[in-house]
Amino acid sequence: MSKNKNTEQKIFEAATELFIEKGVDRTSVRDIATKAGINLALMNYYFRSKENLFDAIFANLVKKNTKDLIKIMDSDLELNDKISQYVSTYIDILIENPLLVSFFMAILHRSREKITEMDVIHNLYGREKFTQQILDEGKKGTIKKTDPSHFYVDMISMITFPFAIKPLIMDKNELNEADFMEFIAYRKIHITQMLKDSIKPCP
Amino acid sequence: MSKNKNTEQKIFEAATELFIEKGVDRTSVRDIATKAGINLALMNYYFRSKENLFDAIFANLVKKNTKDLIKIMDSDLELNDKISQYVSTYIDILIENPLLVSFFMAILHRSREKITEMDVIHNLYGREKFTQQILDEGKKGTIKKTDPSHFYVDMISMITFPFAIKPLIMDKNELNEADFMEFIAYRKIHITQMLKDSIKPCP
DNA sequence: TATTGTTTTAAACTAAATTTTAAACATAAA
DNA sequence: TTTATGTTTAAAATTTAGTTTAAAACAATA
Repeated sequence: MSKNKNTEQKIFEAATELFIEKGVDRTSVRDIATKAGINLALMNYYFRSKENLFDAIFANLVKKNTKDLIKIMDSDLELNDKISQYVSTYIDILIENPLLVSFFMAILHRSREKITEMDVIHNLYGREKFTQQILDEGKKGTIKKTDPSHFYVDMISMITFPFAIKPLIMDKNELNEADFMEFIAYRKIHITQMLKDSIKPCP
Repeated sequence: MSKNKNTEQKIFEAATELFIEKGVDRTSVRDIATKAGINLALMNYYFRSKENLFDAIFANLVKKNTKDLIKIMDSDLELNDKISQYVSTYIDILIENPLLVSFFMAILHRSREKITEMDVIHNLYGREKFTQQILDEGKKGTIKKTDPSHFYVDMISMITFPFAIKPLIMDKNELNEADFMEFIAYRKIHITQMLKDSIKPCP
């Protein structure tokens, strides 16, 4: 019962890193066992199969990385502040783990079915309260009448997509790692500005 | 010499469809052979290996799907028209083949190295003439001073990303295939508007 | 018709991955 | 101490996938 949690955790963590770095299908159970420093069969003892292990890991990644964002979306913040905080926090999360978007996109292609089954959607996409806020303020006239679903898509597109095409951006603009981080840092201001401008009430 | 091109083509087309639909690593050579209605060994006869076949297919997909976009970017169109046409044409291409973005993202995760080696970048991302145009007009004051690399990223993010998360959008908003197409059609206008607004000269 | 080159087929080979089984080990409860 | 339970290891079985081989079928032409 002492080493139990330990080994399970070691497998979980090793697999998480490898899946994100190399992709699920290009990571073998042997890779995982080696990296975790455990015997091959232990993966099967703790998780029933590779696919099962992956499900657990994926669910955990979603939960872990959306927690703060959900809190912001569901908060009582004023709309403008909510947008600023959301953009900034989301980008910070992705700076911490730059492969996350790319990995997530790959999974979305690998197993579309799974994702709609899981509660991923409700974590990642279109929180009720935020949607209401946009509709309400549109009615009141404090912002332009705006379709929340498009606003949401605009927002996460501009935040996340650059991470997915990071190698292209770096290569094209001849950026090193530090330059790219600067590029991303600038986007915090840039995206926030653009989003706010897009809903400014008509003159 | 008669059936030659035929078989090669059949393999190429079957593999293209399967790769896009299921992903490269989840498509076996046997799948390809079955779908193409040919013998297993023929894949190796015509293309030397699976990876080789994939390289050919990927290069072809990039070339085929960026041709029209490059033409627009390198044209003498006035900036505003160029943006409209680019957005509209790009979205039309993706409507034709909605899995393309998702597939491309998966490849970008699967084999980052390959993509920077190939000339993909120069096709897909940041054409010289367009960049110059933004800089020039910024100087002249016909548009706000704008960083072309960010403008470019904004543009392709908002155009392509929704296709990558298509299952999420459909599920969350309870859209069927037709609804989604309507959603996308609206984005043509919406994105164009947003981009133009973002570079409008300051009042 | 004989020769040559190309295309196709079926079967075999190789390597590697996943999964299963059973035995060894350790710990703690009876 | 013995028994039971959970954990770990080692080895073997099974499955899957990519590639190769060798021979047959076919087509063209000399």
